[in-house]
Amino acid sequence: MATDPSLRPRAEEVRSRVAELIAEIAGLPVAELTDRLAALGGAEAPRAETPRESDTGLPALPGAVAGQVVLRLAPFPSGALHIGSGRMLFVNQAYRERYDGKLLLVFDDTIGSEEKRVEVEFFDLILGDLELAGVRPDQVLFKSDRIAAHYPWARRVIDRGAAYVCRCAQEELRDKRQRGLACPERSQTPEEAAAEWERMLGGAYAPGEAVLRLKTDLADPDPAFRDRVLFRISDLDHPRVGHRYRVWPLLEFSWAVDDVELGVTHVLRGKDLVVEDRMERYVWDLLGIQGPPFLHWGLLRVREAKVSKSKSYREVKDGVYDGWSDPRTWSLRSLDRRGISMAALREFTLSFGLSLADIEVPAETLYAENRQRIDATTLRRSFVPAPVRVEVDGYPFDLAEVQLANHPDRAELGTRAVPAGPAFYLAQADLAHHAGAEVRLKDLVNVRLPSEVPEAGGTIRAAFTSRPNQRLPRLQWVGASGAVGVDVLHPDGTHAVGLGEAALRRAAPREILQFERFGFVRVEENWTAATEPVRVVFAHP
RNA sequence: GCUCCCGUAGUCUAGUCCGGUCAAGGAUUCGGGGCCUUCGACCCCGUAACGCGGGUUCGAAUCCCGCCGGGAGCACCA
Repeated sequence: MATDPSLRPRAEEVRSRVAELIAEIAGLPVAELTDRLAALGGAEAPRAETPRESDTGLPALPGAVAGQVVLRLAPFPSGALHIGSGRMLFVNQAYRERYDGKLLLVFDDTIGSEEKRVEVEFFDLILGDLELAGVRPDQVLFKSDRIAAHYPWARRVIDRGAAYVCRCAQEELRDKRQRGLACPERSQTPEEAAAEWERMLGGAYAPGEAVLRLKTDLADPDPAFRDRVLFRISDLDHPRVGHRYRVWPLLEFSWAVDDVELGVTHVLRGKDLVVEDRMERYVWDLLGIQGPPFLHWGLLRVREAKVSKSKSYREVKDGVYDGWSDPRTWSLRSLDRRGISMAALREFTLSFGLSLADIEVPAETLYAENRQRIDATTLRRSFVPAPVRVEVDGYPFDLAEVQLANHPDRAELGTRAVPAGPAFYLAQADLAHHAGAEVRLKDLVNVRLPSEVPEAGGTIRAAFTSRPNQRLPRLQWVGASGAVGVDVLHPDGTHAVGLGEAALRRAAPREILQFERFGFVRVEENWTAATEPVRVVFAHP
């Protein structure tokens, strides 16, 4: 009916006829269907298997030509990239790959403010984050190197009669803007404005005394858009360029300039920056420039991660957090520390597409993605939190040591020798839960537990019952011989201590392991083999 | 308050531009079952959604209007 209008008036008839046919077809055997389909010249219907590859979810970039796309990342250097701000990395990187484009890293280090200061240590920190995420920019630029290039643009706007030097006090400016009133300076001729601008550049004004403002419609429904400030004066010491400049562009104008000067073809950024689109476009329209299109995405929050950049900043500075890789920051590097791969994080992030909706996702979705990637290659080890020593009466002599598989499904990962009974450590919680019952020590033997269970650190006696595997509750154990202390750092910053099997002494720093019935962990990078406790970070169940 | 944006299962998302192939696909979670000596993996099965109300149309998740709900922004910060 979509293609043949003559059928439309007979829609009911068509509908019932289609229903009949469907009923008929549904009753036919598959072989018959295949034959008939072939007779009609139809292709064999392949089972639609949606590829798991991510980028397919992203829309095409408007007007993008492979090999000619230029994108840019513009982080403000005020802290490590976290799970939310990492989105810009992966989205830009995905498009760059898709179009074989260029990616510029442009540090947005204009002078900032007293509250929002540029700090030099963050340049390297962010560079490190990019490296970790597998994003290698084609070029690294600093806004602070490009300030002088912005001045001619100011003149172009001024010469169009579209900007003026305003000397209102900040409060006054804000108040007038709110009420849609003009400042006296707004009527400056281009010549007067240019002269004032030169005075401003020449140092005639102190910080706060004068700004360059764009002329927009003072009746604009969005008060924030009315005569926005383009340049202001600041005496703050910049960590890279010191006091070389006093007149600094504000973000929107600086991008109106640089998106054009750097040849950026598509601007991909978070939707917190949508008003900036409007400003950039306004400037471009004014100068008759066709600027790049903008694409945005909404806020991404991970439910478990209460990411406050300023809080992280404070806690890291004050030493409350263990640096920027503290799991509580949910920074990229903290996820890496936990054993969550950047590939998983990328997949996770890109799965949200470019939706403008603000979303909150449970971390479990990320964990599932990561688990899929690491499960097959991760060695299994035994760990017991809050252990109680269990002496087993009647334990078989020949089972002082057993060979256990490193992975239940993958023999190629080998086995390891594990010291076993007659003395073990078991988790206090497990024992309490099964007090008085017969249980199976996983992969080993069956024992009967006493009905009284002490606190962690205590000792009890249990009785050997039999060897064959039975349908009994399975408990994780660590042989007392060779047991090694283990310290697990959890994502909330707390530590769990317990004992692990002897093989953990030979663990490699950064190795990812699965503590059976406990979860995936990663050995700390700075843990030295053979020191105790073995220090690991919890990834996820 | 003003400006902009967004409403598809518990969660996230595809589909919306350009109405029919959508009795709505995928992921994750949850429930049931199977299997392996993990609470992990894998396999099978299942629950579950177009915010509400009108309109246009033979036909609406898709177009129009209204409402309701949610979010973000509103700096001489970025």
